[in-house]
Amino acid sequence: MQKFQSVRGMHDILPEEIPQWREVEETFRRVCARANFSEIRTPVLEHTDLFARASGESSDVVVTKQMYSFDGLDGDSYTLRPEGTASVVRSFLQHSLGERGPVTKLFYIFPIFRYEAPGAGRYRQHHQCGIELLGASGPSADAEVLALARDFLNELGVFPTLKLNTLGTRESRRAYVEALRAHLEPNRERLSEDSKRRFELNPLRIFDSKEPRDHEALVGAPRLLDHVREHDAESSKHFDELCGFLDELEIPFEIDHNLVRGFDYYSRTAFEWVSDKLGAQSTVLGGGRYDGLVEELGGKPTPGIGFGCGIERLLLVRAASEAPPIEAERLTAFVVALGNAAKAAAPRLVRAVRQSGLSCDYDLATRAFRKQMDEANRSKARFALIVGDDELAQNAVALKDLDEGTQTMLSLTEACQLMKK
RNA sequence: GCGAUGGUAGCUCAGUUGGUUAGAGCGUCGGAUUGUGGUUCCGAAGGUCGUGGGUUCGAGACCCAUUCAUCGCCCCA
Repeated sequence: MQKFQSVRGMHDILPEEIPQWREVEETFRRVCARANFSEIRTPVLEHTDLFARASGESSDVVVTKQMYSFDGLDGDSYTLRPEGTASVVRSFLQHSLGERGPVTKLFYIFPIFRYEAPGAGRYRQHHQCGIELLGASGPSADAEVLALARDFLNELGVFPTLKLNTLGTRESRRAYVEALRAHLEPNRERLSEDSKRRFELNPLRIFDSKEPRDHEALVGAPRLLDHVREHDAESSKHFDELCGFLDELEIPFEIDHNLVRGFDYYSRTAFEWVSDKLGAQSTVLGGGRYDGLVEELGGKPTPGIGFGCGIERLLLVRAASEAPPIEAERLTAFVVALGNAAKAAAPRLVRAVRQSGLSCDYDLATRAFRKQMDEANRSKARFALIVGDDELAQNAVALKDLDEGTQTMLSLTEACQLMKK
C-alpha cells in the first residue's frame, strides 16, 4: 500500500498549532479593522500573464521559474499566486474599487506558492497576511502602513527591526542603475554567476547578494539614497517627511542602503522588518511603494503601498521570543454518565449544556466510570457533570470543579449558570 | 539548482568491530477500580529500522541510488 505524504515544501497545520494561527489572524483582523482596512479574498489561481506583467521580466520569481504554472485544459497558462499584491490589484481594477472613493484600504490573509528549495522558514506553500493602500501618494500613507505593521507585530509580542530605504522613482532609478553599472563594469568578471546575470537584467539586486566577492565589487558604489538626494527632489522630500512621521510616531528604524526589492514596480519607500531568529531567512514582513503597478496592469495611474507578512516566519520568531505561548480555549464541561439510564440521557444533557452556550463533551466510547473521569481530566475541562441513578431520581446533576475537587448537587439550569461565570 | 547533516514504535531517543527473536521513557489501550480524575501498580498492543538496490554465511549498522526533513548558498514572507 502506497504511503501518502503532503507534497514537498507544503505542510499540514495540526490541531495543536491552530490556536496560535488563529491568534495571528485575529490580531491582524483586529488591527486592520481599527485602521478601517477591509478584507479581500481572491482566487489562488490567476492567469500567468498577470504575474509576469506585474513582476516584470527581470524579477527573480519569473527568471528563475519559481512560479507554479501549468496549462489548463483550455490551453491557457495558469499560476498559483506567488505574491499577494498583483492579485489584489487585479481585483481592485476588475471591480473598479477605486471608483468608490479616492483611497482604497484592503487587507488579505491567504496562501502563497513559490517553487523553490524548502528550508526553515521557507516553504513552497506559505501564508501571508498583508495590506494594500491604493490612491494615496503622500508620505502619510507610508506612515499609516508602517504604523499598522508595527502595531500588528508588537501586539503579537514580536519586536523585530525595521529597515528602511528609498528607491526613488522609476525614472530617477534609471539613471542610478546606469551609474551603478558604470561602477561595477571594471569588476564585472569578478561578480558571482547570479550577479553577472543581474548586471544585465537588474543590477540593483546585486545589493541583496551575500557573496563576499559581490560586496567587494560594491565598495565605493554610489548609494541609492545619495542619488535620490541629488537627482530626485520629490522622492527625497517624501523620504524625509516619512522619517519625520516615524519619529513622531515613535517607530524606530534603520536606514539600510542595501535594501532593494525584487519587483520592478516598487518605487520610493522600501522596508523590511528583520529578525535575527530566523537564520538565513531574516525577513518577517516586507513591502514598499508601487506607484507604477496599477498602470502597468491596465488601470489609470494610481499610487499604492503595502506589505506582506509571512505567518510561518512570524510564528517562528514568536516561538523564539519571550512572548507567552498561546493556549487553546478550555473546554467548560465534560459529562460523565453512570449506568444505562444515565448513558441514555447523556446526549440530551450534553446538547442542553451546549445550547446554553457552553462548550461540552462526553465519552462517546461509553467506557467505565473511571475511564470517563480520566477522559474528563485529559480534556482539560473546567467541570465534570456527573449523572447517575441518584441524580436522575432527583432530576439533578453533580457539578464537580475539576481544578478545586469540590462537588455540589444541583439542577442542570443552576449548574449551567454557575459554569458561565 | 548546489553543498553539508540526518531519518529506528504515535512522540523523544538508545542500539557495541556487521552476529540469535530490535529496546527504553513518555503516550495509547486493558486490568487492579461500574459512584469520583491527576498518583501508584500489573499487563497488552504498536516496527517491512524512510524507500529501492548492492556487498556479506549474516545488514538497523557498510556501499550506491532515491525520497523527505534540517542547516547553509541562492532568493524571498
